[in-house]
Amino acid sequence: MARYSAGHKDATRRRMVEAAGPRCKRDGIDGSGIATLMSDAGLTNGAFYAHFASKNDLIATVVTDQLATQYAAIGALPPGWPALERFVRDYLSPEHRDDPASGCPSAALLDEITRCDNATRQAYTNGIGPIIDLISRRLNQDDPDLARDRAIGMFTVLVSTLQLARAVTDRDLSDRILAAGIENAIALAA
Amino acid sequence: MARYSAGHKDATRRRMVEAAGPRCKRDGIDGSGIATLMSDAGLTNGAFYAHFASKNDLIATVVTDQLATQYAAIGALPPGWPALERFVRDYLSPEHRDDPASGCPSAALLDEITRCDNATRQAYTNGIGPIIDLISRRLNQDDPDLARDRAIGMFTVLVSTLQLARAVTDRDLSDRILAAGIENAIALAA
DNA sequence: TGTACATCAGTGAACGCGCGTTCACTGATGTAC
DNA sequence: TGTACATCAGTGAACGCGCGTTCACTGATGTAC
Repeated sequence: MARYSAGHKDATRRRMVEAAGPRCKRDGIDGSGIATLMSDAGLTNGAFYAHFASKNDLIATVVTDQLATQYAAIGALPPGWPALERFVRDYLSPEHRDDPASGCPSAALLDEITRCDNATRQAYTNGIGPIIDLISRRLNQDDPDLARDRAIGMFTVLVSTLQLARAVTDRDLSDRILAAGIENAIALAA
Repeated sequence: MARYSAGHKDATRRRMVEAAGPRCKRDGIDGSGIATLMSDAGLTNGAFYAHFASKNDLIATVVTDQLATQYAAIGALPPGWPALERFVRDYLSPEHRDDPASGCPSAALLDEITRCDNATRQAYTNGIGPIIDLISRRLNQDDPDLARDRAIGMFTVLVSTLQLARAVTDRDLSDRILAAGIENAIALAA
């Protein structure tokens, strides 16, 4: 037994991943440097490579972790449509729009992920499928293919509506975009 | 009169903007350096600041230009629903997915724009409104507010479906996402 | 029990590199006289 | 008409800086004997 307890290194690694999620969602992947990410986890830059092979390696892990967290949150919703509708309204709330750091990883990072290496895109692929399935199963559709299409539709409306609401400088316009997104997500679910 | 003809500098500036659009859409804004952007325009890095006050200044101009181009393309569609449906199918085609450089600026850059300075976000705001209006007017809706909501819905489905199709590593899944996006965009238009 | 050693997560300085930006200079032209 | 000068878009080297990554070292601990 060394100086550190059995789970110490694992705990540090998890701390790095959990600190990196919000930072990347706030500042972007390119905008989040190793020194900052380590400082967020209460460490210095030199310790990074004891935990991850590269920045890309961390990013892939962060994407996996972020999507797993979102999967768990959606999975924990009470059954039935009202809970899903509430989820839609929370997702497209001004609070979520104004706080990307603790929000949806897809809304914050999807087109940056598009330009990431294969491991990160694979992590995204592996994480997003179950989320789509989860939404799909909540829609009262007899046809499972249609349910899946509609689940993808709801998800894409949510993600891009939030991106759009974040991009525009006009607060009133942004609010109207959020309201439209709620109507559209509900329309697709019906 | 100096060495250069009257429109020479304007032409160079336009060349910079038109070369920067595809580069940024391919490599991201952060991923496109001044030296590369100038080389794309057939110039060297030193000439940059004779044309723009900063990289941010160029980016804001590029966003304006890209959205104006998209506005013109949608505006040039023949009237009626069939042309809009064709637009949706082209937008969510494998060709568009596989060629971000010459594609939709929102799909390529929307969440990076979210983290840009105010001038760029203002440029985006100014450019996207007329595009939404254009789509809105093409929808056969009596209620203009509903038409606008649905136009936003179509736009967000298009953008995020393309982002999602680009992010996943599984080609078959990507194709299914595109197909679902077409169904969803049409469903929202109806 | 006391001491020398092995372990290893974490430190902090340094590496080469590309970034956005600056600036002294070039060179082809039109203008002045 | 010929020559010296002003103009100015563009060149290319250099600036300080932060990036991802490397590495010799630290220091607190458990182990060996």
